Amino acid sequence: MPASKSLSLDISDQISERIAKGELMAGDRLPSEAELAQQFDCSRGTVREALKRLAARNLIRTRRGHAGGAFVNALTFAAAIEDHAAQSTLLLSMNAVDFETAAEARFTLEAACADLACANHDRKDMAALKKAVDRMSQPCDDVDFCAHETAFHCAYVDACKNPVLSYHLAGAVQAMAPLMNMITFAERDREAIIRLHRRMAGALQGRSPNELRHVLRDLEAAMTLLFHRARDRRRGT
Amino acid sequence: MPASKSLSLDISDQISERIAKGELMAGDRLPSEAELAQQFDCSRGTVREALKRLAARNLIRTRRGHAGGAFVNALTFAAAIEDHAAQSTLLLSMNAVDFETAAEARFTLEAACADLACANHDRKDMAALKKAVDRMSQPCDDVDFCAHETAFHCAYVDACKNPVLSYHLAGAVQAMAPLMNMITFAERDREAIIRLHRRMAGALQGRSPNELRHVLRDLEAAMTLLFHRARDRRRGT
DNA sequence: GACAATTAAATGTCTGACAATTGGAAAGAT
DNA sequence: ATCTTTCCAATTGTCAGACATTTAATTGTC
Repeated sequence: MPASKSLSLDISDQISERIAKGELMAGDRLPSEAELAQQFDCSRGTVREALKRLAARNLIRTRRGHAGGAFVNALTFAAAIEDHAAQSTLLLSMNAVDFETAAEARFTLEAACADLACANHDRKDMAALKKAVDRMSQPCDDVDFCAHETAFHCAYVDACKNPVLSYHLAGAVQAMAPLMNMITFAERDREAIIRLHRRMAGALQGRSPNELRHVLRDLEAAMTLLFHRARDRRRGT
Repeated sequence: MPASKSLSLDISDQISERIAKGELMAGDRLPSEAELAQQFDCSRGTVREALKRLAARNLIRTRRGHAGGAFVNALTFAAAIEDHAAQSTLLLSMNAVDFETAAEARFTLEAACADLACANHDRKDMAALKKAVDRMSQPCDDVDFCAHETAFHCAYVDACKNPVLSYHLAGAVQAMAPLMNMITFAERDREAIIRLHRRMAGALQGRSPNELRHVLRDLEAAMTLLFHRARDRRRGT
């Protein structure tokens, strides 16, 4: 066994391994910090640092008080999607990924959902799509416009009825938001974008995956064009 | 501003926000723990818990010694892929996702890569694919066989030459490993799987995305069949 | 100039204490 | 007997001060 880099890291690794292996199930309560300190023969502070690391990864939550302690978290899809989206956003921003690359990834992955979405969507999905596109049509600032756009695409992905797919695509879709927020949408730009989204909804309603893929390509082209225009204008001034 | 749940959480949130906003760039050094404790008017222990949280998310690394301290991490694609794969694996295991759902997500996403991979692959990619399939052909245990299979598919995705795509797919591909590890591959099973992978490589070489998608469908069917057989055998005994 | 010893700065850890929170138990009122 | 209130114990959250360990710069020596 190689010497551990630090004690607290060692402890968090041991506990997270036990969670991953299923020895500690969701809802289980870990021993109290004092007990863990005894078990690992270290101070409470060291145990706490280990627990904070696990809490940062959403593996545990802590509750104070009499029947409190550290409890293994359930790791729901909803929470995982949120984390994944945030992490993807950070990754793109810190690596200065250009719009084309991110858009290519996003629309390529969305196109992959065409068949499943057409096959599996139900009334609720169509209602969610309609709601999102309606909001895009209302007067709002660019950030909200992009947020509604993102909601539309998330609803589209969810229509596949595959939570794992939704999880993976959430990162690709939502991480585009900061890049899209650099675009200033003129009135006629919005109209064009909204028209494309209505076409998307129509293709889904008509269960026509080929049309859906076609619209997605057009949408990628339109977005890229708008982005370039915004960038050039910014450079020009 | 609503009252914060805990001081250390507040601190880690503030710092991570500054990193996300770009105020703190990769490589920047944070103030020492003692200085941070002064700034936030709290004890060193509280600051340390906040820093551990950030370290758990790979946002910072710490170095001891004279010119040590906490430094903002670069968040490379390689590191992000590793984290994403681990997180996806955990998500699938903790939610007892069934094989079909995970496989549907994975193969749907892989099919999306067909066009780009065919268009952009180069000699290195083909060499990586050949290497992986050769390893699958060597005698090895089932776990290694699956690992080589995973490596093959990662190389296939990388052939798209889009790092964002590679990042997103890494989770989908690698998270399947534990499920695939439940399969026991008989000799003739391996031969069939290897044949399908050689066909994949061939389709890529011939830059035929349609053939590629076809093989992927066959591969999903084959894997699912093997998984069901393994499961039924386990139930029978 | 090269090498060794010293030193300073920083994280990692320990100890002990107190504050804040929470659930349950005991006590009291009705 | 039941409800309410009070108190208590367990547990996390935080603080303060100390020492150990690591690392790089500095100084001293040859």
